[in-house]
Amino acid sequence: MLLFWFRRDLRLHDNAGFSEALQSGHEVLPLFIFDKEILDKLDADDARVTFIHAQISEMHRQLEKHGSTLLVKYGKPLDVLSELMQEYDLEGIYTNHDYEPYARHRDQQAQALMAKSNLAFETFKDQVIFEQDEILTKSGTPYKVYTPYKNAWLKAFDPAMAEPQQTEPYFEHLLKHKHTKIISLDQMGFKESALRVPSPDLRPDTLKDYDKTRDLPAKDATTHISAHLRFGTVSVREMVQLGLQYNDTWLQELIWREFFMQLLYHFPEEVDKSFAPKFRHIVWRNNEDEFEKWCLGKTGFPLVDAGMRELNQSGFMHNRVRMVVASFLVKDLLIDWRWGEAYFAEKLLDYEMSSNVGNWQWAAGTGADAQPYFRVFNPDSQVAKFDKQHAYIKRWVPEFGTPDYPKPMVDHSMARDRALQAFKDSIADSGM
DNA sequence: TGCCCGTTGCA
DNA sequence: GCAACGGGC
Repeated sequence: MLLFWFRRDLRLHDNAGFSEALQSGHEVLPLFIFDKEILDKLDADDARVTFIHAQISEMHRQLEKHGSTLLVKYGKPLDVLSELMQEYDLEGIYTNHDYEPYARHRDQQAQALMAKSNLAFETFKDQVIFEQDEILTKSGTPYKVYTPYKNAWLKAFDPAMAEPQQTEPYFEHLLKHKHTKIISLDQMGFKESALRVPSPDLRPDTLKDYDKTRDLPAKDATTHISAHLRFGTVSVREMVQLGLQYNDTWLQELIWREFFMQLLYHFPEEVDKSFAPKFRHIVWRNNEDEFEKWCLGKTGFPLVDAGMRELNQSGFMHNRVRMVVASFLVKDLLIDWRWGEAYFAEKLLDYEMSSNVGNWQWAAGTGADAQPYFRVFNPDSQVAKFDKQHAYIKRWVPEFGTPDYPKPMVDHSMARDRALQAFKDSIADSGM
C-alpha cells in the first residue's frame, strides 16, 4: 500500500503525483498532515488555515464517497510518518515536489526516514510546467532575467505538457478504508476566520480583457487565482491552457511565477538579501512610526491607504496597488523592503514565498531583474492614471475627502530625491 | 507595468 | 501658455 501525501496540491483532479500513485499497481491511501512546525507560528485567526481546512474537509467527503478516506493527521510531519510506518504495511510514499527551503529540507528528511526501512519516497513535478533545472541558459546556468527566461520557456513548451494528469479513472485503486474523522480547527487552536479566500473568476470574458482591465483596481477584474495556485486548488496545467487560449499577458504572469520559483530555488539567500550587490549598502531610514502608518493605511496618500486597508480587511490587494504601496514604502519612506515583504507574508492569503520575495525585490529595484532604481512611482499620478474616479479609494477609505483624512505624511518630491540619493550612495559604497 | 524637467513648436 | 517629446535619474 502507498500513501499519497497532499501538501500544496489540495485537489483530487489533475494531480501528477496522485495520478502516478493510483497507476502504480498499489492501493493508495491519501494523507494530509496539518504541520505543527508551520501552524505554531500563526495567529489563531488565520484565513489560510480556515481555507485549507475547508478544502481538506471537501476532499475527505469526496474520498469517503469512493469508500476510501483522507487520513488527516496533526503533528510534525516526520513524527506522523514514523507512526504511520508502524501502523500500516507500507510500500512507500508518493508526493509532489515542493520547492521552498523548508519543504526541501522536510522532504530530504522524509526520504531518509523511508530509506532506512527500504521504503520508496517518490516525488513528482506537479506545481509548475518547468522546474528549476528544465529552463537553463545555453551555458547551463539559471536565468536571472525574465524576458530570455520567458522566451526559453515558450520555446520548450509543448501543449502535451498542459494535458491533465488523470486521477478519476483510477479511483478503484484507492484503499478501501473505514470512516475517519478530521481534526477540527478548534482542536488545533484555530478559529474559523471571517476572511474568505476569493473564488477564481475564470470566465472567458474576464480572461480576454485581462490585459486591458488588470490595472484598474476599481474594476477588480483580475482572476483571483493566486491563492488557488498557492494551495493547489487549481492546477497550473489548466491555467496555462486558459492562458494560451485567451490571453498572452495572463499567461506571462504564470511564467513570472515559475521564473521566481526557479530563482528562489537556485538562490535561496535572496529571501533576506538584496539580489543586486550594488544595493546591499542602502542606508534605510526604517522609522517605526512611519512603518505603522503604512501598515494601517494612514499615510495621507489615498491609493496607498486604500491598498493597505484592502489588505488588512480582506487579505488581498489588487496587483496594481501592490506596486504602488511597495514603491511608497521603499522609495518614499526608505524602509527596508524586507519589512514590507514580512508584512505581506503575514497578511496575504495568497502569500507565496518566491513570488513575494521576487516581487518585493522587483519593486525595490534590488532584484535579479528589477525595475530600475530611479523609477519612483508618484502616488498621485497613479491615482490619476488608474483610479481617476476614486471609486477604489472610496471603497476602502470612506473618510477620503473629509477633514478626518490625514495630510500626506511626507513631501513626495523631497522623498523622491532622498531615495535617489540613498540608492546612488549604495552604488558608490559598493564600489560599483 | 515612471516621473521630471527642459526644450521645441505652435498659438 | 500649452502639449508633445526626449534624456536623465
